[in-house]
Amino acid sequence: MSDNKFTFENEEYRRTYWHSCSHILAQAVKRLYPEVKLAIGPSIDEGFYYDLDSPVSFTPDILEKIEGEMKKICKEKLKIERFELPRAEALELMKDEPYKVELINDLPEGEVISFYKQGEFTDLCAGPHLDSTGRVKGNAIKLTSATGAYWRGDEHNKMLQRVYGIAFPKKDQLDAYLKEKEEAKKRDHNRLGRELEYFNTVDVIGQGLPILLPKGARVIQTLQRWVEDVEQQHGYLLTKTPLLAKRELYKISGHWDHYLDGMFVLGDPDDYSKDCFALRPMTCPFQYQVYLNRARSYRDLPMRLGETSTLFRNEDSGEMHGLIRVRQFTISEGHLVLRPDQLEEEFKDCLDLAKYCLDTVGLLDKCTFRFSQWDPANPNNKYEGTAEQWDEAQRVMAQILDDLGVDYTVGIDEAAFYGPKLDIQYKNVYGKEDTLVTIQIDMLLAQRYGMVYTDKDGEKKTPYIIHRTSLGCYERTLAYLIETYAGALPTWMAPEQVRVLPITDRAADYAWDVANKLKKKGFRVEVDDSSNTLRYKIRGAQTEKVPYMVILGDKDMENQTVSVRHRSGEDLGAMSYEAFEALLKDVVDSKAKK
RNA sequence: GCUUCUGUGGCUCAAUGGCAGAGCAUCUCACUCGUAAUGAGAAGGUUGUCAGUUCGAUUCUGACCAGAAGCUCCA
Repeated sequence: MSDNKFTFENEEYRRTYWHSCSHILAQAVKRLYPEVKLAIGPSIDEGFYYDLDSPVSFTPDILEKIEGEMKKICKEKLKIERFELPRAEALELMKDEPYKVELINDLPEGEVISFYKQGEFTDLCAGPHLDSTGRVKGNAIKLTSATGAYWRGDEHNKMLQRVYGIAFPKKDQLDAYLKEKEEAKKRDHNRLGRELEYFNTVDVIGQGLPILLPKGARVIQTLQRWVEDVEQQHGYLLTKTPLLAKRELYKISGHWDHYLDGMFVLGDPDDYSKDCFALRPMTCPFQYQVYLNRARSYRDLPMRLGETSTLFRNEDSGEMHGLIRVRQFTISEGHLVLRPDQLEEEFKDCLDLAKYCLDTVGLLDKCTFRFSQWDPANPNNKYEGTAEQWDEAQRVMAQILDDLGVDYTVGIDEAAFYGPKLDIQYKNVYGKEDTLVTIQIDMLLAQRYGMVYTDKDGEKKTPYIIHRTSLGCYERTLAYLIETYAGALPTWMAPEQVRVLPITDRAADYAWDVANKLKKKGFRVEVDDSSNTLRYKIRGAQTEKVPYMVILGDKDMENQTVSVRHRSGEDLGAMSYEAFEALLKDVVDSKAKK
């Protein structure tokens, strides 16, 4: 959402406006359904919500009714007044609102307990707020959805109903916002990717197990080959390790204790009289076996191992989302085994590599960086290692990030169980953020695996490990590429780069000649020799986002030329076959966004 | 896993407690064409699955499966 779409340029004002909207929402609900209990109602980045404990479920009809009541409240121009109460009186005032009582009881001793009152409605709230409900433009409010949300964000608590809304000072701004949201949905990879036949899902295969159709598979293959080559240039050694292992391996790694629920287990995990296997949810312990193949010297380090690695994670059923969150995926995985003195330089190269990959595919501009740390307050069952080890790992990582000038936010309790991470984050068309690429420092696991090297001084020492990816999971990356380019992928990675369109049957043989010559050069080419009109053929190629169309008629045959058109609508005119092939090669080699 | 919603041909959508319909796509024939929908015809369905209610269920009920948004989770 660009800033100029908001008239309230000032974020604080915008937040206040939306916060007051959430109170108006609660007031409207209370008027219509007095039995509803109130939880919390803040502003968010785009709009506001209120969490409600309600016996009725908020269907679209009911949301409309509530919107109507909100309009009335705005028209009533109710004065919004703040007041404070001592704890006992505050509890008395809110005695019919159990969630508010809980909030008050959790406020520390001596904290000011403030309320905001508008007309007959009073809410426990720290504020701030507008001075009157009349400040809010009633017909520029839209309640966008009603969903579930756990009380206090804890899945062990009751699930409340959350009503989301958005509001603007002017009706046309609301309309523009809603229209923009509609447009964004048209780029949704989960819709576009199916429409364009990149992937599909099938009931009998199961949730989170997408089928990559020929086009999607081709894009991913192109990316994988390229990433493997780039990694080779960065000194990575390619490995191919098994997709499953006995439970004993995961016991060493700690995954059996930390991650059993997330694994697909083959066999009875509790029956030790028989082998029990599990599909791998990560590559680490497998790739470590490469290091452990023989005794290592300090001269072997850094050892950079890369693998195009397929992983399996038994995500909860509600977590799957298109290609972004799946149960089986393939990642550009890698582990670096290092001496401590090599940490900074190698970390820097990992970051450079990731940035290079993301920039080349065109995603870097919209990425943000998150320094994911452990939570010292979290009980020890989530994280391995001591506080000293964590402090050290995070200190080193912070130092490196600062030295590299990385602009990052800090994510507490976002670390891996074995170490802090630099996560490179990306937002989908709905604004939901996921990790695209991660680089992690691990000072713990090498010891668990007995990984050592003999140093110059003859001493056996424990190396550091960096876990990293250069382009993330290919499925997720493909999803973001589809959304970013609205399906029109850059030519070098497009599944179909050229479509040859003969206008008449007389040109069909010539068309196949041209197509076959291009195919032999490694370009991805299709021929549309259907009996449709040229206009129709072009429309087909454009809706399928094919970068180049080669149009062949009698004239082209006679002159041995090809008439070329780009999907953008640009007409490149007639040229020799050789000229077109050279043009295509240039575009693909340069990996230009065109 | 939780809340709410959804499931009718490959896709987009109608309809109904009593014979399931259209457009696009597909196939056949005709057309051989220069920039966003050429004409005619054909084929395509156990209405997600399994139970229940009913004389009769695609429609009502339940369970399951799958899809969507959000929550929670995400080594």
